[in-house]
Amino acid sequence: MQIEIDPLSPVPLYQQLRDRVVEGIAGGTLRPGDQLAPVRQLAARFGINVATVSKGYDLLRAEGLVRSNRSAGSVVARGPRSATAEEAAWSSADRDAWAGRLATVLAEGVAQGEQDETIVAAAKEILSGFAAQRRNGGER
Amino acid sequence: MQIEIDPLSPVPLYQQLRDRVVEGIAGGTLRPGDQLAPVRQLAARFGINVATVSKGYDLLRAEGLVRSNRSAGSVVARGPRSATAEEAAWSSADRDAWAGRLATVLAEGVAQGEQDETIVAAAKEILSGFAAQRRNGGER
Amino acid sequence: MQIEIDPLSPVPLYQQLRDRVVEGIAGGTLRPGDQLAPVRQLAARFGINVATVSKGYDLLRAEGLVRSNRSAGSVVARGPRSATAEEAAWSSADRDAWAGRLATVLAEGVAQGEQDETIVAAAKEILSGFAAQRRNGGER
Amino acid sequence: MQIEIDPLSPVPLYQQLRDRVVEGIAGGTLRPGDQLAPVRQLAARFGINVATVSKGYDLLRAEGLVRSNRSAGSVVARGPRSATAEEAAWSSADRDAWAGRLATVLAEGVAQGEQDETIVAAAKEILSGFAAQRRNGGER
DNA sequence: GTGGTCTAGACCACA
DNA sequence: GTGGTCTAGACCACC
Repeated sequence: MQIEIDPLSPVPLYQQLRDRVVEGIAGGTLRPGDQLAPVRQLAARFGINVATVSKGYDLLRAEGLVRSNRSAGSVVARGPRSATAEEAAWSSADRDAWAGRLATVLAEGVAQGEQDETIVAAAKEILSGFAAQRRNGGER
Repeated sequence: MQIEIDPLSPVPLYQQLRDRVVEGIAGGTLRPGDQLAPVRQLAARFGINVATVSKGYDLLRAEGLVRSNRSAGSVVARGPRSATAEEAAWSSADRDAWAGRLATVLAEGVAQGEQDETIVAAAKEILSGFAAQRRNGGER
Repeated sequence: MQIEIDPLSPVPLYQQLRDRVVEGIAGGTLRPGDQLAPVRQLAARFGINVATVSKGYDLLRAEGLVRSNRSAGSVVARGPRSATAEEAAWSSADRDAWAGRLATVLAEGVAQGEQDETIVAAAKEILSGFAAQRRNGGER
Repeated sequence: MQIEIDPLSPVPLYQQLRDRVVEGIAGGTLRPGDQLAPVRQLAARFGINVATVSKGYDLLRAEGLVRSNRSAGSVVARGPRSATAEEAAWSSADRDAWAGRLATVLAEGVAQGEQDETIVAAAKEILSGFAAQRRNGGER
């Protein structure tokens, strides 16, 4: 998968990395079982420090999206459909926090004068973009 | 309007302040032309520094949501429907950046296993919450 | 509070720090609202790196036991009795993981020939030790 | 006995193996005198390296739970009740270390808001689970 | 070769 | 002055 990070962004590098991986999982570029690039390799590619990449992976691990194995590298642990009833993917607190973040982003659109329908349409478009990617085997 | 900020949140105070004002505008608690509380008063109410409040207002000004006059203090410049006529609300770059933030939040939900329909429903619920507030005259 | 860490232990330093703080919270030495020592100060006291202390605080933050504030330091967020029904302190997955760790430790005692009653007694003693500390105002 | 190990767990494989054997002894699946599976066989079954299995057995030997004879392979040396008569089961240092680990786990429960009674109940339930297994001849 | 841990710095953001 | 971010290294544990 081809991901980019922006060293000039105010968003921390490890956070950007985490965001890109999350998007990759949502879009099916990264599927459960897929290997993530080794921390060193990723660090070299982006010209950033290993520890920074590692911290990004830490986040993903904490979210349950990735699992790491000292010898076999890191693999994607979860995907768009792997959440079942038995293994509650999200704690309710985490889901609430997510809903709060969503509300803040949506409020921004509303405040800027976007119509509700336009916003919903934008969200649907993004989601169907992810879905289309998944159907195409994760190709961009 | 009654807003709350959490000094222990990882989100910077000025950012929280900005977020709450944005939500106030989206929900109609704050309408175009309304005065924002003077920085000193707000700083006193929250027990935080004037500079922090000021920085939050700066953000809102940069986003075009608030306008400051020497004499009249800060007033809300834009509202849920004012974009259509008054002025070009967003630069396309700003809109794109917003869409990117939205995509990141949505991707998180997808990656955690939420169904697309569930996510759209959550978004609609949030938006209709704002709309209901506006109809009620911004009362919570 | 007086805590010690052992640089020769196989347990990572940041993990030891986290364990000691958890025990401090259980024993009431650290109560909700109490300030934790600044990372730099703790690092200097133990002769370890700031990043290491920081990682320990990261863990505690992830567990919801501590909250940090850039300017005002880190404070204890939760205590032996602050878990109420509304704010589900633990996700069920976290609780299950904890029960698993408990089972492993108990199995060890059983395998080494300790009687069940002896083990339960040991556990009760530890717990009442914590409770006694809390009653004594967290004094050791 | 049927044991499972998870290659993606943060817990080292040899440690998992050791934990499972300890639990097997506690639950009576493995009784004093029983043979442990040969390292090669176990390694093949799990698809892991012989050295890894060997390291797990080393731990058990160091804890006095397993004894290795040149000819007879590794046999379980101790069981839930063999401590009383046969030999001094634990050095007091080992027992203290174990109590420390137990205290850390219990502290975590307390800090997360579990009631002492709930914790004791959980421990009793785990212990009686082991006892029940032993009565059933170690069958799961 | 993989990730995990740790050091000794530095600079920045926040309040 | 607080924590957050990041670097450039090093060594270790695991497999």
